[in-house]
Amino acid sequence: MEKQKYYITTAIAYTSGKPHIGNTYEIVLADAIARYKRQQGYDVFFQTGTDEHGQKIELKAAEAGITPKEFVDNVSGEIKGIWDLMNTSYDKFIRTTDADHEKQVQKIFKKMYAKGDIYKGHYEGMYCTPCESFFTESQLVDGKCPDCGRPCVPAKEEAYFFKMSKYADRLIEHINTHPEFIQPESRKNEMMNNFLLPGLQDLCVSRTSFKWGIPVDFDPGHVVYVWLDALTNYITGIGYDCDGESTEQFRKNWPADLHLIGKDIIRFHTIYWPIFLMSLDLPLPKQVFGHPWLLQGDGKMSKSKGNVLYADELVEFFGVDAVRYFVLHEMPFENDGVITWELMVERLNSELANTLGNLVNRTISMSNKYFGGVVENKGAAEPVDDDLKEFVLSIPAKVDAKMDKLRVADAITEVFSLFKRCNKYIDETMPWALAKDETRQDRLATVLYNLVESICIGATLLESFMPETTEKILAQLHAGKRTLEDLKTFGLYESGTKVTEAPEILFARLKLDEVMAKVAERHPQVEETQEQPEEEKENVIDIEAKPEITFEDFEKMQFQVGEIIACEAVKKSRKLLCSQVKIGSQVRQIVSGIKSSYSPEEMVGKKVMVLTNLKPAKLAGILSEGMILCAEDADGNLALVAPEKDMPAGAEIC
RNA sequence: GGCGAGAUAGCUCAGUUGGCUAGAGCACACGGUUCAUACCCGUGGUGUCGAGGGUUCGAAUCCCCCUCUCGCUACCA
Repeated sequence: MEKQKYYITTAIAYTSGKPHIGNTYEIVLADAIARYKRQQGYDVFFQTGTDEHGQKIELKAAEAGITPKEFVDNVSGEIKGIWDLMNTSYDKFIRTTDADHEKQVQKIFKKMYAKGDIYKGHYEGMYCTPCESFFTESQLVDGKCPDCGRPCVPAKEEAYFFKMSKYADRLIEHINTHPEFIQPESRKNEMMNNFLLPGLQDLCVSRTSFKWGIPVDFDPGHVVYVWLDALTNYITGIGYDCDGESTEQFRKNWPADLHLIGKDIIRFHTIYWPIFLMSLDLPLPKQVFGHPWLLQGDGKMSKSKGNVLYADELVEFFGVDAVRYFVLHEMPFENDGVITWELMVERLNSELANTLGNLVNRTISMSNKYFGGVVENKGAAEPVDDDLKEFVLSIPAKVDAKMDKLRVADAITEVFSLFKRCNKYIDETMPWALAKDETRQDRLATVLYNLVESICIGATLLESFMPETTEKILAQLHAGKRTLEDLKTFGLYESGTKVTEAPEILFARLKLDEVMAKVAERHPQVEETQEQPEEEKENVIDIEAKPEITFEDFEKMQFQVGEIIACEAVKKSRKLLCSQVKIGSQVRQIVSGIKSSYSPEEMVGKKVMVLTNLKPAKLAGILSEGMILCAEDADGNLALVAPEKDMPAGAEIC
């Protein structure tokens, strides 16, 4: 019988730095699904890898004083190391710097160009020559440059674009007729309402502003922009060739059964990627699942907050399988999950150590104590046994149903309900009481046999999620490996087998205060930074450089100190504040997008830097006569720029 | 501003097409037990099911309105 294929991918990780536990979650989730599919008998191909091009990497490498290639070699290696540490069973680790990938991307680009789907054009919209900036129609103010107020002319800078609109109708049709295509389903509406139905913009697929990318071979100076490069990994990795020389592996595996990605890149995978595939006349992936994020404490993990958790450190504290268990179990299907040290310890103790570890341990020690380790089914059954068996045998189907819907966390919960049932069975049968009664030895043996058998079934189901633990349990019981098919039968454990004499503790209980003390020792800044987010010395930001300007350009701008005398939130907007700013003897109204960082109350009384000769514009229907200047970090946090000494409102800044 | 999702026990959440005293896990308390990693088993909730109104014999579940939260998106001079 030929096995059915199953092709699963993760997003490829961007090699700009070490991935934190939130990034690591995705590969573990994919691994659990891949392992489960294998256990079900599918011929699984599981691909992951790294996305290694782009300006950010070019800059980081320059900073580090090494070549981009050296930089990505290091980071890609580090990422692969973490994937391996997490015991993930990927079949292929693709890198976008792999020669065959690069070559194929060039061919794909050329083919799309030849087909007319990619065309050479210019940035859409308007160009302001003095400002050397591009704007879309919607950004213009009264048809003029929003920065300097002068007329704009049609775009000039050349770039390659992909004709997204050409395939939009087909994609809408596909999404409507394949409700399972975008998961969770709520994401489908977002894509439809925000992008597809309003009309798709053509996508710029080349760049000239940096070099670290795959060159467009027929037009040097252009490199293929990230999404066409990155997304195609799913087909180049299994041997796609757009000239019809695709490998057997490709023909077998494509289309992918599941693209597992983060919810932040759903748009690229459910709009641009399908359209690229249509352009290549390839079938679309069967499903794209945008998983939620794993958050640390009260917010998204970020280096500047100093609350980043890394997989390798967690593994040091808790072990690989505990970390796998945690990320898989704590992540709901649609909402973001939360990870903290406290939660990790709590779960480890109550689920892994108490429910599971202790169950295995007590079962083995009773077998040793009462029968020298020999587990025998003496057939002394009682009604309560049927209840246990029925329950245990019902679990595989329940796990199956959950996994089918990618409800991995729920599947694990089902497995643990089996272990809990076993603990209850021990209380129901009270083996220690049977042991005291000479006439009940067969009954005692049967009870222990039922327990060992149940644990074997549970351990088998655990394999996708915690493969090492499964192995350890079966080894301690001297039991053989089973298939999911085997789990339909109760009693496959060979009667008369001797279990291990000295059961190893599967998961040691941890004391929260001790763990926290150790954590505090290693991360002394964690508690302090939560109180007052201080500037990190090494925290720098690189932004895209603007073209050089002349002193003449600079002189055109007039900056002055402004004092905020009143401020209120703009009702119709989520981000805008409307301030009355005293500049010299006049008071101006200025609207700014700083609500996320400042409340109206705290704005009042501040002296800030204002660009005063900016052409007034209407924002959310309110007139704004100038611009209050702010510094912005990578997370979008804003800080007003103010004179270092007290200066009168209206003082010129030059 | 547009579109969408949500508001249920101290915490995290389940509640299918409206139907018997609204559930689970964690935490907490008490009881039982001792094979085991001070573990396991059992018992325990007067919860305004966000507020208000409506449909119905009956609504957490359907309709209207309000408040708040979240996601995507636009704006963010």
